[in-house]
Formats: sequence, C-alpha cells, structure tokens
Amino acid sequence: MPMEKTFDAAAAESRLYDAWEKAGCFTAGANASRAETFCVMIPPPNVTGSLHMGHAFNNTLQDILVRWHRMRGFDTLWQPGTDHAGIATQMVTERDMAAHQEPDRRTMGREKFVERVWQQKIKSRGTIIGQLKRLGASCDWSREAFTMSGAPGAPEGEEGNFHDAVIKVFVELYDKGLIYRGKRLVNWDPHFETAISDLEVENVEVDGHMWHFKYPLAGGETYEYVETDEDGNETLRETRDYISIATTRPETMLGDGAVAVHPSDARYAPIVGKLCEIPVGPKEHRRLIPIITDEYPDPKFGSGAVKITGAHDFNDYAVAQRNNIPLYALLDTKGQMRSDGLSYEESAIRAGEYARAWAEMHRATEGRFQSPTEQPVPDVSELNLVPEAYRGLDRFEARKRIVADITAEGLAVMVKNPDPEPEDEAERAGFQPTIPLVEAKKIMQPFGDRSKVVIEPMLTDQWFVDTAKIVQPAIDAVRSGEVTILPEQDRKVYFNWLENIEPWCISRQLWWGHQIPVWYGARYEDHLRDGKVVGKRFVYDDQKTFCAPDFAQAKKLAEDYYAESGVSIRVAGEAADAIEAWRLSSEGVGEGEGKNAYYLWRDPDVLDTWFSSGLWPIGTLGWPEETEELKKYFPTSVLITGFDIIFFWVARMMMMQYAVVGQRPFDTVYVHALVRDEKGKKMSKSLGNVLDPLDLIDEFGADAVRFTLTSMAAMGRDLKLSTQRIAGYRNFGTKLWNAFRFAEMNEVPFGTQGTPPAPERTVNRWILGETAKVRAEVDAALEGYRFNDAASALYGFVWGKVCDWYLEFSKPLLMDGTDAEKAETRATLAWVLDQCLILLHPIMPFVTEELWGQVERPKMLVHADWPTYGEDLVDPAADAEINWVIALIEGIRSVRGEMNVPAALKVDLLQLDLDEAGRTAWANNAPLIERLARVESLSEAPEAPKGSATIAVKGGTFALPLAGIIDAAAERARLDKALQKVAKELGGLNGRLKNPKFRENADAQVIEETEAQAALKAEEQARLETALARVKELG
RNA sequence: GGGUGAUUAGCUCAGUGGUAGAGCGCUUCGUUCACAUCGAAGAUGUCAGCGGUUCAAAUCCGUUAUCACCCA
Repeated sequence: MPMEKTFDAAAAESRLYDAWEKAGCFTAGANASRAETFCVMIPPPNVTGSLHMGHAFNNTLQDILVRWHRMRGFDTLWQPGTDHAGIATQMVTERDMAAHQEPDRRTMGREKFVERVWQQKIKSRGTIIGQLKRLGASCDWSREAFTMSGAPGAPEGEEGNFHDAVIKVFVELYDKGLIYRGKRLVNWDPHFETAISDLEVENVEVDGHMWHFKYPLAGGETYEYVETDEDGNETLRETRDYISIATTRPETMLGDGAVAVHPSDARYAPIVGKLCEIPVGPKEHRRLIPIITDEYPDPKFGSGAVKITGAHDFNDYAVAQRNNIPLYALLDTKGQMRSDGLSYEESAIRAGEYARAWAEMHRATEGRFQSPTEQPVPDVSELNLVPEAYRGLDRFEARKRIVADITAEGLAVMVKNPDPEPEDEAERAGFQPTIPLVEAKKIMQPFGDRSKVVIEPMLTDQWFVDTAKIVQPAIDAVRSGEVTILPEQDRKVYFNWLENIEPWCISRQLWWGHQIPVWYGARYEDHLRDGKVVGKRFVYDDQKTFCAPDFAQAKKLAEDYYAESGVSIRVAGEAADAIEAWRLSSEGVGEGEGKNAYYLWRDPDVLDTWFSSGLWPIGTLGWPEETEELKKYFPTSVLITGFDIIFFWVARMMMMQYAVVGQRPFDTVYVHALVRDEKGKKMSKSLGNVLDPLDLIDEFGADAVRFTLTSMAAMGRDLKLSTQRIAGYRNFGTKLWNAFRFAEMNEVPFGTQGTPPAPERTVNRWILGETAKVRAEVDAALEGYRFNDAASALYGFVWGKVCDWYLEFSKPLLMDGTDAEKAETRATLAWVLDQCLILLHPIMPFVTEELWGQVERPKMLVHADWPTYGEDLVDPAADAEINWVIALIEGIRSVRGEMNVPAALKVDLLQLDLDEAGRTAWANNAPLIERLARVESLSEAPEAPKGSATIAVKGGTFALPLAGIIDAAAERARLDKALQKVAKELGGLNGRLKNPKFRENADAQVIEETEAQAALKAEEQARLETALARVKELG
C-alpha cells in the first residue's frame, strides 16, 4: 500500500505510544546492553496540575537524554511521579467541594477531608500523566511515585513508603538538633491561613500611599527642630511638640513599640529616649512609646523617623530584637484585626508600663541599655492593642478608618491644597485650604504565589530546618565539581542563595500533607508559690515535645520523661489538642482504673511539600529500604529542571540528600530557561497569552512541538515561542516523511542493511561521510547538553544534505544507472535514511518510529542500536568532488536565475578551461549535473562567445551561451558584483598575510589556511576579471 | 539598593579570538513522476555606543545607554 502524502500525527501518536508501553520499552533497564546506568528523576509535577509549556520543554529535554542513552545500551531509568502539592491540592479540592455543594472542610473534619483530598488526587493524577504521555515521555510508569504514598489514610493503590521516608528524615533531623520549633516572624497567607516560605512569596510593585502623621511628645514637651542643607546652613527651625512619621501601613500603628531614628540624626537628638504618643485609639488610653536609635532608619528618607512594629514587619522585627521592644500582634489568622486577648484598656496600660520601664532603663544606663539578655522582652501575646472599635475589621478597612480618625483629630501632617480656591462664595465654604499629606508611592507588596492575597508577616510558632547547619556539603559539592551545575551562571545563583541561607520554615497550617510527627505533653515540674516549692504540677502552656515516627514510640518517650520527672503515669491516648488533653487527663488522674491516665496531643501542622520533594531521589528508589534500584541508580545521573526551582528544589535536594544519606543526589544539574510567548512575555493566565502544549500537539503533532523546543534550547536563554516556528518543524517532519515515500517508490530495501554499505560511486561515498559527520556532531552536542546544536545539525543534514542533494543525485542513478549502480544506490539510500530515523528518534520519536515500522524489523526504533561509526566513513576525495559538483550546479543555477533563463529551457554549457580534477569530477557526475542544472550538453570552447555568461569554479571556467536571452549590461553588472565581493575578501586575506606580525604570531595552521584561501580567491578573481574583460570587449 | 544576564538580518535566535549564520518573513521564477507542509534564485548587517588588550575582537577587558530577570 503506497504511503500517504503526510504523516498523520493525531492518528499515529497514541497507537505508537501504546505499542511502546505494551512492549515494556520504557521499563528500567529495557534494552540495556552494558553495565553503565543512566537515571533521571522527573521533577514531580503537582498532582492536580496540567501540562504547561515549561513542563513540555523540561520533559522533552529529559526524554531526549533518556531515549538517547537507552538506544546506546545504558541501563536506563526515567523515574516518574507527582507531588502532593499541599496548598494547591487543598485549594483545588475545596473549590471542587464548593462547586458540588459539599460541606466545607471544617464541617467535614480533618480525617474525612483528607479522605476527600485523596479522592481528588486519584481523579486528578491521570491528567498530567496522560499529557506527559502525549508528549512522548518515555518514563517507566510502572514505578510511578507520589510524595505522599503510604501516608496514614492513603486508600488502596496508594501504598508505598514515601511517607515513611519523610517521617524518618524528620525524626532523624530533629534528634540531631537540625529541626527546631520557635516563635518567629513568618510569611502568613491570610487566605489559606498558613505560614508559607519566603520563596512562595511574590513581591510585586503596586501603587501605594505614604501617609504622614504626628506622634505628639509625651506631656506636651517641645524641642527645637532644625534642618540644615548639605553645607550645614540652617534651612528650617521651628519648635515642635511632635515627631513626624511616614507609613504605608497606618493600621499597624496600633502595634508600634517604638519610634526609631538614626543615631547620627541631629534633628532628633534632643528627644531620643523620651516617650511619644501613638495618635490613634481612645483618647483616655493613648499609648506612649519610646524614641530609640538604630542603624536601620535612613535619615534622608521621609522624616528620618520610623515607627517600629516588630510583630508585623521583617525590618522592624530586627530593630525590635536589637532594642528590647515588645512585639505586639494585631492580626488574626484571617488578616482581621484581633478580637481575642485582653481588653484594649488593660492592654494599653500594660504596654504603657513596658514603655515607661524602657525609658527609665534608658535613662538609668545613659542610653547604653541595649542587650536583650539584660532585660528580656516581655511576652505580650495576650495583649490586644486593637481598640474595641476596630476589632474584627478587615486589615484594609481598619486602615481607612484609622486614617480618617487621625485626620479628623488634626494629627495628620497637612499641606496646602493644590487646587485653586473657588471664586464662588458657596463653593468656598466647603473648600479645604490644607489637606493631609498623602504621597502616591510605588511600594513592593508581598503576595502569596497561590492565593494572590497580600501576605502578612506574622508572629507564630513554626517548625524550622536549621539550614545553616546542613548547607555546607551542598556548597562544597558544587565547588569541588562533585556536582556540576549547567549553565555556569546558575551556579552563581545557587551559591549566592546558599551562602546567605535563611532558616527554612517547614510547618504549614494545612490538613493535606505529612503531619508533623511530634506529640506534646504537659511539662511536669515544681509548683512554686511565693517562691517556694509547694509540690509538682502539670504545665500545659509550656509543653514538652516528643518527636517519634508514630504514637506508640512518642508514648514511650513521654512515659520515660514522666518517669524521670518523678511521676508514675500511663499515657492513655491522643487528644485533639492541648485543651482536650488537659480535660481528659484531669478526668483520668486519681480515679480508679484511669488513675494517672494521661493524654498527649499531636502537632496539627503538616510539612512543607518541598520537604518531601527534597527526598525525591532517594524516596522514589525505595529508601529507607536498601532496594536494588537504590543501589543501582543512586546517585542519579542528571537532573533537568527550570531555573525557577533552583532554590525550592535543587538546593534542598542537595542539602537533604547529603544530610540524610551523605551522598550527592545527582552528578549534573541542567538548568533550563523559561518558555515565553512570542513577544517575550511570561506566559500567564491573567495575561491570556498562554500557549497550551496540548493544543499545539493537536495542531502540529508532538514531534513538531518537541523539535521546536529542542532547537530553541540554547543554554541560559529564554525561549520565545511562536506557532510559526512550530509549523516550520512540522514541515520538517513532512519532508522526512516524503523522503521515505520517494525511497519506497524506488524499491529501496529497508531493514536489510545493519552495517554501512561500501559503495563505489562518489555520491554514495560522499553521503556516507556526511552521515558519519552528523552522527559525531549530534553525539558531541548531546554530550554537552547543547540540545539546539543537535537539532540544527540534524535539520541541516536531513533537509539540506539528504533531501536537497543526495536524493536528487540518486535519481539519475536509480532511473538510468547500471544494475550495479542501482543496487548500491538503493542500499546506500536505505542505510542513510535509517540513520536519519535513528539519529532523529530522541527528538522526534513518533514520526521516526512510524517510518521505521513501514517494514518488518527485529526491534522497534525505540530500542534500535545507536551508531558509533566515525571518520573512517569520510572519503575526502568524494567530499571534494561532490562539493565541486554542488558549486558548479549552484553557479549555473545562479546565472540562470539572475539572467531570467526560463526554468524549462535546457541550456548548452561551454567548458573554457578546466583542470584535471575538474575533468574527472565532470566525467564521474555528468548526468547529475546535467539533470540538476538543466544542461543539455557540454562542449569545449577556446573562449566564450558574445552574449554568454561566465561561471568560475575551482580549477576552471564555464560559460553559458545565452545570446538573445541576456544582455551584456546585466552580465557586466553581475560579474562586477561578484568581483567586488571577491576583491573585498581577498583584500582582507592579503592584508593579514602581508602583516609581518600576523606571520610571527598566528598559528601555523591559521597561516596555511589563510594562504590557501587567498590563492583560491585570487584564482577566482582572475577568472572573473578575464570574463569581465571579454564582456566589455564584446559587449 | 544588591545580583545576574541580554543588546547580531524585518522578526525569533545560533555563533568561547581567524573577518557573520539559521529558521521564519520578504521579492522573482517554477504543474520536471518524494514533498506546494515543496523547489530554484535573490535582497537585507557600523554584530547597541565609546575606549582598551591583541597580528587579528560579534567574541576578551573597561565604560555608557537601554531592556529583562532574580533578591532585598
């Protein structure tokens, strides 16, 4: 059955993929013929995600390397799987629940909800896996992993031990003191009501405002406020009873603990150490705060004075820590003004006492009082400094109200109204001659990368990895070259981040994830009354921590602890939280059977998803069990990933693998860039410029999409993707397809020739050499992760060499050649086209496999042997001869084209002079030249007749007698132009050769090449000059 | 503010010291039996500017400008 004119990608792709999978072509070790292993870990996509351009790019590159190694006989494993993606998955599930009118998660309860998320996971999983398959990804799906496999509550089919690995690592790191819990300022997402890591925060510049307020000095004190210019001349002097503060977040004023100025700022020197009043809140309980000095305020910015809200700003937090300023929390987990804790009145009084104590200490120590160890910062968590009027308000609503209230009281800094005063009497009544100073200002605002709401710095108890203690091996490994990061520039990014690493907050206030394996119990300690021990008691608010893989082991730790503390206790069970534990325990203590029964409660938080994906390399291979796969494939070979997760993932995998198993996770990290739209914009749903890889695969076929991405994969550069480009590579597939159609029509015997044939004809010998060259080029390119070089080498070879020239050359031989010529040409064609399929297969797996399968073969192409032939196939004589033939054909075509010789017209060619090599080349290839240049005949002539065009080639001159078709002027212009070009080139070459310093300094080889070039150009120049002279003479 | 990178044909981009390339687009021509998703021919560049190193610079160094990204 004759082949179709084009490859039907849509019909063939799924059929081919199924065939590969069914035959087990992708399973670990398939087609292995040597001992070396090659293992790639897929960057696990979110289980609820769908394939975007970045995935398509990332997985295409992985697939190329994997297929290439598999064909080369490596024991290959491409380990697939998905990531449980804590926040994202919980979000998707809750959205789905809302859409189906299911009860919300709080109503449902944690256990039921987690069950529900598992259902969502199972439902979603197939989406992205199916999409990866459509792309052609040759992963070993029988090993598909999941970062939460085997977790408690995992349904049937979700077994596995990833959860065990994660928990084991947590406990080990905890026991080594590398994980700790602490109250810290963290990034809080008020939408999801969880902490997130600083990497999950996007800082976006938005339009904001800067308000200016007066903080009156306590007791109506005044001071001389003096401003000077650069030369020290006084520019302003006035008596003030306030200090001016600028802020972009007025609602946080309620939680101010101090006002800070720079120690060198002379303007405020008179009032340092004094107290000032926060200009908001009920008048009778206005809060006083001290004026302190710190290096943080910039005297040149704003008024030079900064309000310090330690519980709601990272910079302020540091200032507060340095200066013993309490951290007053104002917001609840939803980002609303707190309504819990003490009344405003009581809180304000207590806070006022701290401020006075601070000022007193400052005075007593003459300003030296700094160190927190001298005077611990008081715990102020139960103080709620939100006045009752603002309690429960949303943070942005509170801001509006506070600004209005301060302005109404006349404590906003005022400026002259820029609007002209109205003429009209009536209108003038409502006119404000001065208005509050509010500057429009671009401010960087943090947003949650998932929730898109404004992130709040929030003071909460969280778990942290003490990254500073485990970072060093990850740095050393890359420095020493044990692990290679490509391209070079990303190594710098990696170092820069690791060398300035912050503690990693790993707890999340979610339900979906690995619940932290920590149980708490009340401390059992001395009960003091009036400084005297009056007995022992349980303390619930400063609990004891028991970290263990499961409750049974935590229980044992607890019982050991209580035994040591001197109380005989039986841990009876788990309570939901501290309060329930207290209730159950107190019910139990002292009562018969339940005497001394005691309850622990588990930390409700789950681990950051990246904590588990940090263990991906060992976890997917079965660790902590000593599996065969772990022994064989770990450390893995290459990690291919986008630059956007170097910090999230790569750095953490490095740290964790070294910390846990003391080995590198992979030899090489290849970091690729971002896929952008054709204008260079980042693809984003809100911009609507997203190209869906699935749509593109539908339209152009997976091969075209893959080839496009590969050809644009130059290291370190972003990809700007346009559909036009993809169409171009779809055409390339069609070109390849039609080359096979041609071969089929000419009865080319595919599948019989494993080793290269040994033909006699120069064209055949030439294409063998070209094939060997491109094979070497492709291997070298892939070896160096220069994917684009591999793609362009193959594109140029298949289209530019095989299709444009070799196929055309083969036609006269196949049609009019001798039997021997026909046979050897068919054999060569069969071999060369097979090589095209093999070499292209890693990039374009589908169309190549389809073509390969046109005839019966022992193995599918996916398992074909990758060739190793080399230089021995290159015949320099054939090379020179065919290049001469091509140059002559191009010369003739060029003249024909420029002289507008009708395409159909066959012309006579005159040979004016020709050297021996040229004569041989002509004799060997006359039919080819005649056919491709549409030459009727060749005859020798002493000189070109009038009205002919001249063609100069290496070693000879030809002429096309075109009297009546061309005019002399056109020919002169053509020759002039050619001559000019040659003259320019020759000038450059000779300039160099004449320079004695060039001869002294340049490499001998360079000099030789330059001389050869110059000789060639000189010869060409001479031929052209002769021709031009003749035209002038005759014309 | 700190860091990283980019600037090459109309567009998108390759090009690690030897005198600039590809694809697309454009112009002209073409129903020759693989392919019009094609073929043939053609035009188009102060390699961002300035300075330096070198026999030789798109390439190395310095600097300016513009743009992009990352981190504060």
